[in-house]
Amino acid sequence: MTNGLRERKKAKTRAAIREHALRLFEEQGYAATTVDQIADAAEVSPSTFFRYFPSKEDVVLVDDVDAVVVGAIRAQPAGIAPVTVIRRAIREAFDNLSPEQWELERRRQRLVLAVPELRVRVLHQMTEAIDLVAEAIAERAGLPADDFSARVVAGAAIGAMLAVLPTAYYADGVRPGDFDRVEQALTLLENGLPLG
Amino acid sequence: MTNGLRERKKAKTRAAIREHALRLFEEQGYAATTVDQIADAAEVSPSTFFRYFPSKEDVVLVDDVDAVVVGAIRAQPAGIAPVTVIRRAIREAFDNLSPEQWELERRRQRLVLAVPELRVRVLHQMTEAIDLVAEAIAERAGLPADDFSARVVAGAAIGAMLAVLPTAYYADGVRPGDFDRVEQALTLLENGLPLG
DNA sequence: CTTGTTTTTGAGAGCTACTGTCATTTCATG
DNA sequence: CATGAAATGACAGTAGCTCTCAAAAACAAG
Repeated sequence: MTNGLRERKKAKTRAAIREHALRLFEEQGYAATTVDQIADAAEVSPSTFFRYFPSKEDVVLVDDVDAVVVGAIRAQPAGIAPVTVIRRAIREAFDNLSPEQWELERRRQRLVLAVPELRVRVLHQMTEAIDLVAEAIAERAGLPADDFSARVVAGAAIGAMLAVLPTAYYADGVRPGDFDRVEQALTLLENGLPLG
Repeated sequence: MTNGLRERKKAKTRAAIREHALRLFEEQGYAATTVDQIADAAEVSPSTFFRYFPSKEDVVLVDDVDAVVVGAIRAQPAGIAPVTVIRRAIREAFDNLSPEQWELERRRQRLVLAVPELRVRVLHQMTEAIDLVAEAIAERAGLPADDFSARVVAGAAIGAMLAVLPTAYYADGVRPGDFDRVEQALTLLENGLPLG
């Protein structure tokens, strides 16, 4: 059976490790927290930690939004400019997050932006996102999955978001997860880049 | 004095470490090569290795092009669309590389694209590049250094390049360092993204 | 050249992320 | 309850990286 005691226990252990890890990272900082400490707090052995997460970094890098965004892209009506598709899809994806998911997202984002090692990994996720988004865009337009211009559009959109992300988070009143500036950036792209 | 025996010897040691490291990486693979092996080959102690390069990764990640590109951006004549400025600046920067620099670049690129850890670090360099390019663009246009639209333009341009880079390198006859596709991508951005 | 100062180096100890093995425990099923 | 499968923990080992301290090399000045 898929839902025996085993599965539930595994999910619980996984959640416990992640929760204690996040807490310790927030309390002591990322680098200052060792895997042994996390394992202790979660009451598992260090070996078990690595059985659940391939690396210390991966505890923070979950990423369940990408798939949602891609789904939303595919669900957009036909006949809309690709950048608009991306903007709407992102908006929808984030509007559909539950409050708990929001909270988790905020904690993750804060850590990820603060810790260089994590930032670097997130960037990698972004390039994977480029691939996914490019394919979705191309498919919508009836083009081959590796279409050149689709890649350019996806890359430009994600690059633009990436460029304004830090300002979105660091800005005074803006709470993480407030994607106004991201939308502004994409709107700018939609309307054509400024000329000079 | 800036040019005593000391300086020259340091430069030589640095070059030796880098050269042996690249060679070993190419021969045995990146992960399979230990810092101790590199140190042995370069005839220095492991401690000395880390005195010259903060990490094993940094031996490959030199990056002297960014500054050149930014300089070229600043040197572009006035009254040109920002994306065009970026495209021309990149073209000029790479046209001015010496054959030896080209050779080194090609070896680096090959490694960097093949090894995930290195890829990830290169992406980080790209975000730093976004900052630099955004500032240069803003300054050219007489805008504040942290201007929002300048960031969007820089992000979109670099994102677009990033998206087509792998295809540029993996494509059949294309030798690394042949930046035709990068130029194509930027041209696409210049002319406005496809709409339907 | 000699002496004194600064810089560079090497040796070694130590921490931590991560991997692999193997015996033990925990759950599922007939 | 017995048997098979999965999860766990204890342990040992590798490698990247940091730190300290003393020896060696390069420089400046008399």
